[in-house]
Parts: sequence; C-alpha cells; structure tokens
Amino acid sequence: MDHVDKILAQWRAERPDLQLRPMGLLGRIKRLGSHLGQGMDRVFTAHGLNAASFDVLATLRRSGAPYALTPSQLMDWTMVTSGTMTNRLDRLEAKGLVKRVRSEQDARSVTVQLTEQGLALIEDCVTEHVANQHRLAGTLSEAEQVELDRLLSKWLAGFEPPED
Amino acid sequence: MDHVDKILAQWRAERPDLQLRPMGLLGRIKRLGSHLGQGMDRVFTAHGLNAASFDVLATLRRSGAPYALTPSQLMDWTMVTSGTMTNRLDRLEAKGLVKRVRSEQDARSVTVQLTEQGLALIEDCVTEHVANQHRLAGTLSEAEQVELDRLLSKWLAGFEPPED
DNA sequence: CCATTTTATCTTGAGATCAAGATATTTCGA
DNA sequence: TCGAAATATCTTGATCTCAAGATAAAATGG
Repeated sequence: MDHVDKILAQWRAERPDLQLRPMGLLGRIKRLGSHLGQGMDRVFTAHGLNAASFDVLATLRRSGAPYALTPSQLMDWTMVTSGTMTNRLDRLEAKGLVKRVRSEQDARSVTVQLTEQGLALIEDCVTEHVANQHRLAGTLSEAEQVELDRLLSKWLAGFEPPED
Repeated sequence: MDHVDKILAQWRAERPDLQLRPMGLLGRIKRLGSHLGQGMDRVFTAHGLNAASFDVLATLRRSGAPYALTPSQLMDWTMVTSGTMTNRLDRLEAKGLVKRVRSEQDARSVTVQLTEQGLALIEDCVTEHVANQHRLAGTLSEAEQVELDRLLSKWLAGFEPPED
C-alpha cells in the first residue's frame, strides 16, 4: 500500500467506471522520477551545481576534447528551448565554468567551451554522480535492472523512433 | 539506438571506467516521464488546466463528497510546498473552480472546496485523462504493463516504505 | 547581385516552484 | 494561567522554464 495505491483506492471508490491500471503505472513513473531527481540533486548541490547546470557541463564533457559545442547543439542534447539555454550559459559563464567564443567561420555562431575549472569540476562530479546512481538503483537486483531497462526501452521507442 | 544509448556511447568512449547501467535506467525513467508529461498536458490544456491545477482538482474530487480538503492535506497528497499550494489555490479560486472557506473550529485553518463549476470540469477532464493514459501506455502489452508496474513498485518501496 | 528565407542566438514577459521567514492561532507544560 | 512551542497558512525573493519575438548573419534563387 504505497502512495500510488492509496490514490488508486480513492478513485476505485469514487469512480468505479475508470480503467486504472495505466494510472498506476504513470503515477509510479512520475513519483520514482521525483525521488530519483531529489537523490541526484544531492550530489549536484554538493558541487555547487543543479540538475540544469550539471546537464550542460556533462554534455560538454562527454562530447570529448576540446569540450566545446554550440548553444544549438547543447539544446539538441538537453531538449530545452533557446531561452533556457541562454540563461543556463549566462550563469555557468558567470561562475567561470564555461566560456563563449565567437565563431570565426560564422559570425552568428558561438562555441561554448569548458574552462579548466569547469572541466575539473565536472570530472569530479560525474564520478560521484555515477556512484550515486548505482546506489539509487541498488534497490533492484542486476537482473531486475536489466528487465526494467528492457521494458522502458520498448516504451520509449514509441515516443522516440530509434535511429541508426 | 535511442537518445539514451547515444549518451551512453559517448560516455563509454570518454570514460570507460564508469559503470553505466544505472545511468541508462535513470535516463530512460526521466525521459519517459518527460514524454508522458507532455502527452498528458494535451488533455489538461484542452480543459484550460495544467498538470498543477489538474492535480489539485483531482485530489479534491477523489477525496469524495463534499470535495473539500485543507491546504495542508492537499500539500501532503501533491508533495508541493506551502508557497506553491497557496499560489495554485489563488489561481484556481480566481477561475472560480474552488473556494476557500474559513474553518469554524480552528481560526488558522481553511477548507478548500470544489465549486459546482470545478466539479463539472474535473469530472470531464478525469474521464478524458484516464482514456489518454490508456493510450499512452498502449505501446506495452497488458502483461508488460503488469511486469513493469511490479518492478517500479519494488523500486519505489525503497523510497516510500509501504504503510498499512 | 539583391531580396527573401533560413539559421543562430539572445531578449522579454509570464508562470511555476522553492526556501525562508512572517503572521496568527492553538496547544502544551510548568 | 501564562509563556513557549507547535501548527496552519501566506508572503517574499530568487531561480528556472517556456513561448514569442527581436536581432543579426548567412544561404538561396531568380
């Protein structure tokens, strides 16, 4: 009898006509996402970051040396709008974690690059982040994690037609 | 090769030392939650609502007649802070969907109740919402949905010790 | 070669959220 | 009883996000 079960029990009493299985499933996804987000935030804040700024720094880091992408490329990877990305970059730049470099080939374009300090920070933070994710997933056995990932991948494929 | 797989492939190339299985799992949960949220939003906006206001109205509706709870009870169900709930209630009250009634027993306290208009709206919206959830879950077979729900429940139990 | 369209980024304005603190009321303990 | 602690709600200030539009540069095509 977890929180979602209590919600379903109320609906069952009030609206017995409703088909509630998907509601339980979606409710648990949302709630689990919330708990996992909070769990990951603890590592981010310990490094002076949040999920948004971590997301940008990590995207630059995993793109490989020289750890530089345009704002448009960052928007594609992180799925946020241009206004959001401008705001994120302004804050990261103010903290000295990234720098903007105007492109020489295209005067409209800018390259966002990790600074030395930004690289050192994300390197540490990612290592801890991955260990933290391992801990957060530890409730499930390895076999259960594999099976869960399989089902999630299948569901996700309905929203993101796999390429390649 | 979905979006999450691409991220994992980049990390594998850049940081082969990292243990990436949990990252895939957590990434898919987050991404699926985002797609499902967008899918559900379409029904909410069609009724002039958003996820936040739907959440409040639905909580009042499933609590049963007379469809009235205190702000504190609503905060417990919806897991938002007091400031957020005050803001949500202000907007719903301005739209005439709920009304605040001062308690007679406790002068600190307020009861938030669905108006006739609020009840009619949430009744329609919930019916459509459940049908929409059924559609959103339709990528998976019933057996897969049951198995997925089982794994999610187990994982969630690690964060929300089941009561009752 | 120039007008139009497209591309890349930034700006603006509004809404949602939270943490921290303010206010008013009730409860509790000496 | 009365002062302190707890409770219930609201306020404030900051951040994050998005949609829509502004700005500037590059590409296109007649």
